[in-house]
Amino acid sequence: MCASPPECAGQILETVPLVMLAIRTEMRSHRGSDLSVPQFRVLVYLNRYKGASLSDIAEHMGLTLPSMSKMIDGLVARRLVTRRMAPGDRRRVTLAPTALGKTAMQSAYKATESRLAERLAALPESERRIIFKAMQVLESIFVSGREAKTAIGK
Amino acid sequence: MCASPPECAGQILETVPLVMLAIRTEMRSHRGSDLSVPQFRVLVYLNRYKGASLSDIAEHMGLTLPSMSKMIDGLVARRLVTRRMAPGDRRRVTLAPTALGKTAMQSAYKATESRLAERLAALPESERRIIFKAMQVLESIFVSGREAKTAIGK
DNA sequence: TATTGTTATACTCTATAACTATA
DNA sequence: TATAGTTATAGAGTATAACAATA
Repeated sequence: MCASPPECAGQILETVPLVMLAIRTEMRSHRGSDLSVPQFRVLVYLNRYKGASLSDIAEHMGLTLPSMSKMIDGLVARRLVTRRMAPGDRRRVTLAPTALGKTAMQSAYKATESRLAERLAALPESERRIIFKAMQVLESIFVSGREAKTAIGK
Repeated sequence: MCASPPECAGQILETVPLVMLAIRTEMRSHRGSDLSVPQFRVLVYLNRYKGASLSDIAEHMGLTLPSMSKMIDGLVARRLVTRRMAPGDRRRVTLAPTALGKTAMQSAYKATESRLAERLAALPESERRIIFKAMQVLESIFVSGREAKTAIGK
């Protein structure tokens, strides 16, 4: 009953795609604000970090600039995000969620959270605490980009 | 410091996509057996459940039959999977990994596992145990399809 | 008629390469 | 010359709708 790094990695490799599938399914099946997980994550980020540039969000998401640019195209076309020239540096772009984007994000968040919560409610509190703690630890070692810098700055 | 179902769900929603990104990046950057995460999961499943049909694997992956059919097309084209008519029911299809498919899967698994293990090695054993346990619990509540039936059969 | 799978079509996600505009 | 972003192109992942073959 040990948990060596490789054993732990193997268990993560088995479980995380399963949970990810559930998240994707819930998020996409939510009629009214049908967002993909990447779209949702972009909106959350832009809501948290005002005035983010394309490079900022691309780094956060772990995507290339062209991929990110195209994703933003879609969000702009759906009126969920605005894209403006940055004051002071005309190469840069300033991204922000619209009011519609914020409500879509919140709606998707609540719906997905509550679906996941239903499953978690079947567990004893002790096991939920283990999951909660595990997620915090995982976040700390898998985080990248702006959050990491922000955390250092705290 | 409680962990209500919604709080726990929120933390999962924040962390799991991050870990998934790391897994995808490691898996895809592994030259020699460049597999996507879905492709990898299909190979693992077919290796575990001999003689699986398209419906079996589609249910396991949480995908529609057309999506699965197309994914298998790609794996067959790359000589990683064989697709034969099932004996006894000519509508069904019997899928199996080729020798090449098995080595690609094992190679991708080892490479990804060891990259994740590197990150996990930075943690104290106690935290790895929490992660390990959390993954087991999550797997139990997010599992679906054939594994669930198998587990019941145990 | 119900089940298993494929084909047609379309949209999102993602990448690399080549390009434009600004600094 | 270096940086920020876009356009062009391509392939994988996913879905729905329509279809074919078998049971």
